[in-house]
Amino acid sequence: MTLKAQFDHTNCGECPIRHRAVCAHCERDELEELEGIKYYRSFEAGQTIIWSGDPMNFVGSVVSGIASLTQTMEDGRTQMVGLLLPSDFVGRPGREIAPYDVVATTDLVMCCFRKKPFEEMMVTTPHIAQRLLQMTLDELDAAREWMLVLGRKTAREKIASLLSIIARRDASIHQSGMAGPIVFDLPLTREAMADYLGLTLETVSRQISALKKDQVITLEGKRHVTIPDMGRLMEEAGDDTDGGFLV
Amino acid sequence: MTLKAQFDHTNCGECPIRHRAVCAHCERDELEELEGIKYYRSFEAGQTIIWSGDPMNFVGSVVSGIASLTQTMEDGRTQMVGLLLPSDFVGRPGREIAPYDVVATTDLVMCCFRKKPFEEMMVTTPHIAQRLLQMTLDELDAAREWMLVLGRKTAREKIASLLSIIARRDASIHQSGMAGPIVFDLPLTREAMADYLGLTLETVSRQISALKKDQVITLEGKRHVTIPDMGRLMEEAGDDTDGGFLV
DNA sequence: AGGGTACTTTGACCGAAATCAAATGGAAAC
DNA sequence: GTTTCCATTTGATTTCGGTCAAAGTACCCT
Repeated sequence: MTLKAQFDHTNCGECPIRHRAVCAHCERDELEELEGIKYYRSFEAGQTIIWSGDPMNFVGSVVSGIASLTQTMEDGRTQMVGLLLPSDFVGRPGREIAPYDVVATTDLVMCCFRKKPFEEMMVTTPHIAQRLLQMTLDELDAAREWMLVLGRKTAREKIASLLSIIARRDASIHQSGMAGPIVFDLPLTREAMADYLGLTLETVSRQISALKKDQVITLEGKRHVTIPDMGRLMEEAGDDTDGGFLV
Repeated sequence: MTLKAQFDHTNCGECPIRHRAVCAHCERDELEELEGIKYYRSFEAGQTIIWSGDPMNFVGSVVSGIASLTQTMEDGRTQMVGLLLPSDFVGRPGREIAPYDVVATTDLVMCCFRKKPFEEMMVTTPHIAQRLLQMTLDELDAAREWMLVLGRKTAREKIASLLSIIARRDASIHQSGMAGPIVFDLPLTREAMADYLGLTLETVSRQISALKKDQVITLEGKRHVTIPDMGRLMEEAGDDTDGGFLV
């Protein structure tokens, strides 16, 4: 996941690269240059943006909506390996071929740069590489945190971990602290949750029902979730209650 | 894992950062500067180099031996989240606290830089950041590949995947192609393999016995492995035979 | 050589999650 | 309004890997 790589977009537009270029160290020309080569693309829910093995000729970041990175085995088993939220970066400079599918989980808008000029920019503008390094290190931490979830947690803990990540992301946007109940809409189907957690969709459904029965969460409809006690949820996830979990 | 981030060390010493600084783009002063602040540390097998939560005041790379990155839950469940081989980088600029344990799996020598001067170098020497970005992106790919292993593969496939990674690393060092049998010593105990694969050590042992019985591998002693047919092993791992697997 | 220790193998049994199957619910389409 | 389609829930059964327990093996150390 990439959730730590988030920015305040309120005053600098929607692109994390540009944001940092404006606000931190860079001169105006660099901004202009990036401005000149950026463009927007929209995708519908379910649409595959990039197929594994295809050439990748752009990089970019999510403006709105959710995308997922997915790996698929020949026999159809699939594992989601990343969840891309607004401001998260997609693509990698110096790599021609996409190593996994990128799929729009919801309707999606991306801000893109053609790869070639972006790579040239990276050489001439050190801060872009440094910024990208920070973001990539955050993603690496998140991926490793998720390896613990996949490798060692029970189905119930996995569900609680996922809910806690989504809740936290929402909490950081909507509320200041994490006291009081947290309310959000699940942006994923049961199947997508299963693909993320390395479970079947039936197990996901059963564990959500169990958490509901045990009053760890409340559901209105299938997607609208209330977390009355975030600390309780994190206990269920097997995490330290004190916020050690990297989102 | 970090196996893709490997270098040819034959003519430039043992440190990947320095290697690139010398051979690719940089001036002599930069090399001198890095030379001046580097130092070596040795560790015995089993020794914990860095504890999760501790302050990290250095970065470095593995010179010889194997280290592992490990996460542990309060109840003792542990998951290895990375395997560090010679030339792999440890630590992250811009991060004070270690997010996981770093443990010497075998006797180990590391080449270290104090973090502060290294970070200063990163600002003044763009190529270091760019090099580090490439390495980190490779590690991220490897971590995501491993998420598929942890989330969706069977115990047998997991073992085959691990053997195939180790075999391939060794093959790349000892032989040019991957035709003919591959021979190597397992650098991990059954328990360490289990921690890497999200299994118990008993299951690891049983699956190794099964692969032996089915003649996918041959064992002499507990650790010395022969792979008569690498393609067969990769089929068992559930990977494309054509080398799609990121090491 | 003997004895200790740590690593590994093997067996018996159990349980959590997968699989197979059917029912329910909810929203869009007719 | 009701039909259709999908997402979801729930149930019955199976299976893979975990757990508990007991040997077996190799290496080290006097």
